[in-house]
Amino acid sequence: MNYWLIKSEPHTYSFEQMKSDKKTLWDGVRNYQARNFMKEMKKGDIALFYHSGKDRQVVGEVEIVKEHYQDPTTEDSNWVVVDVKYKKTFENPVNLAEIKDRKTLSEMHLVRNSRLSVSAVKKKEYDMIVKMAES
DNA sequence: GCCAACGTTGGC
DNA sequence: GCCAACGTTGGC
Repeated sequence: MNYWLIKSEPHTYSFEQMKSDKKTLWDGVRNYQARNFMKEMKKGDIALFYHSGKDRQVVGEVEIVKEHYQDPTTEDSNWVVVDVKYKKTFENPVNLAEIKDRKTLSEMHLVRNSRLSVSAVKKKEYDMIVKMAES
């Protein structure tokens, strides 16, 4: 099983919205690196849900429930979506400053390339973030 | 609100 | 194929 991080501007699509929708298709990704990560996602994988903009924190988790398929919002076959399902809201969201403070997390795409909207997360990074969210 | 980082476009 | 110009994202 692999771990991922997906990013959303809360004014565009918030985690609260994700929770009330229960399930959604992750559309609108128009970046090849992000797209390639989406193509690697497998059913049952977990993704951290990050709020960019004013929030700047990891607020919870979603699960990949359907692997990539053509993005229905465009005719261009370059772009794909996956289906994600609401999984869990963190008791203590993990903010970007805390992430940057941790040496273990300093190699994360989130830290290295803040503009990448979908990225891979290593198991040790995922475990640490979950631990921070629970403490 | 500013600006750095990154991606894309288009002229040569 | 290079690179300048421009647009967008997102942290601060």
